[in-house]
Amino acid sequence: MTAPHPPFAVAVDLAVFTIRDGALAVLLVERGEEPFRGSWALPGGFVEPDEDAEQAAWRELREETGMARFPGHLEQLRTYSAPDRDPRQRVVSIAHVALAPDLPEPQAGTDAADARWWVVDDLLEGDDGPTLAFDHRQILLDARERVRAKLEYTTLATEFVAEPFTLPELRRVYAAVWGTPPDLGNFRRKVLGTDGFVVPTDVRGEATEAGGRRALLYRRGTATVVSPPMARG
Amino acid sequence: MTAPHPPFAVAVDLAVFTIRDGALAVLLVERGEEPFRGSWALPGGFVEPDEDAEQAAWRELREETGMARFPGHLEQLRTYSAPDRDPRQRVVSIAHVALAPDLPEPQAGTDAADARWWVVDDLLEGDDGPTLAFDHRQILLDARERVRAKLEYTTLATEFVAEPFTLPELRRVYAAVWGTPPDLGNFRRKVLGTDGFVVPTDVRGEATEAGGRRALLYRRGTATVVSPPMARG
DNA sequence: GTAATAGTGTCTTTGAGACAGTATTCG
DNA sequence: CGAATACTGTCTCAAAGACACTATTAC
Repeated sequence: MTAPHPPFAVAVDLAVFTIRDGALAVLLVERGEEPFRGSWALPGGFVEPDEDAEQAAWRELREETGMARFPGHLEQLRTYSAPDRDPRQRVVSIAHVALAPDLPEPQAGTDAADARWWVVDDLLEGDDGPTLAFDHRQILLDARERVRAKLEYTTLATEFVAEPFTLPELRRVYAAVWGTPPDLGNFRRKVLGTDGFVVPTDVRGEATEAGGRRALLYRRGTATVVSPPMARG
Repeated sequence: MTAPHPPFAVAVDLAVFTIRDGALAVLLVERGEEPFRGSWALPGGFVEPDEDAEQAAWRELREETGMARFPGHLEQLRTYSAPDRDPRQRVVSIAHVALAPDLPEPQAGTDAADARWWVVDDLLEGDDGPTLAFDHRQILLDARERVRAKLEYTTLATEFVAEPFTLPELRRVYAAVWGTPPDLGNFRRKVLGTDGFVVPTDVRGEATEAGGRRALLYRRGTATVVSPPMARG
């Protein structure tokens, strides 16, 4: 505690998830500067002197998504601190996870050459996706696992849909995140049987082009935990 | 990313838990320096230039417990970054949780006036305990909740006992952490029914002074998750 | 009508909750 | 032997898994 301590830079990085076309997608920016110029990376930036990490993350989130009021959920993931994770200097990054309903196409920020949504499985499973900058592949892996796990025992899935929403929409969130849809009947039993998970309206949704029964619309309830958890396929 | 970024100090803090006399206990040090001289605090220190946070935490752990080979478990908890959490300068702390079987009385380190184990509930529930330095009360609250939660769905309880151990010993871990013992029969059914939670030896433990049947000894298994989770009372 | 989607009901199985009963070891 | 502790068995109930069935809408 007494020794001189070397200067560190402290950054936040963000894994911002949404559901697009039935798949879990994440926001990446193409770096316009060295190092890793031209590579894709998680959005992020340095923490300012008068803000904490969460404030910095919210600020970056608004800047990167171009939304004055980001409509979703944000939480800290973990901190990455390998000495060589940034070739310029010592940077520790406090990574965060954010969830949002389908957002408009992002605008490239000041430091970014481009910004777009990527299907997470394309980045992490196949060899199709680009190599991510820094240790962002690892952060993304950890972030995806956090989201998968939290869908089991929290009501966080509702943060992926805009209100009001239907139960089939909500079920498609689980299908996208887990890779396989939960059983229809059991899913409804669990969601409707968990007090405060969703609250029904008396309105039905729009008809789809293919026809079929119109689903009832719901809003988010006040519950945050699901106990016992919903089982992952 | 381009702007100059102010210097931060990066520290690690540790909530080191053990079970002593049937209660969850945590290691605190009495600060020998300003700020908070004379207050009790979680052990910790600054991250060195060539190590990551986990290495720094292991190093501090060995220094603070005086053990060359710390026998327990260590994991990152979360990072605390309020701008005013340290009155001297901007310090972000990457907090960690460590679990260990009953350890010898600690030695006060170089920066500490004293070091000892405290019963966690005395610190957090009553008004008896001392006020902790910095935001360490909040860190301790978060750390306890992490441990409580992880006993439900992992085999982490075995890190609180030295091998070989008996099932009644292991059950007392749950009793201490949760405040109430799980039902005897159901606890055994769950532990023995979870493949790889514990592996039996063919040896029985010592007799207690009061007499009674001698319990079979077990070792840790390779399993890490308990599914479905063990329910908290 | 058919196709498509939303929603309900029910049988089976798993496993937790509660708690009574048996076994072993001490004095 | 009685007290204390370790261990086993069993009945009940809650809830997940699987899957068949009914309802509503577009064409």
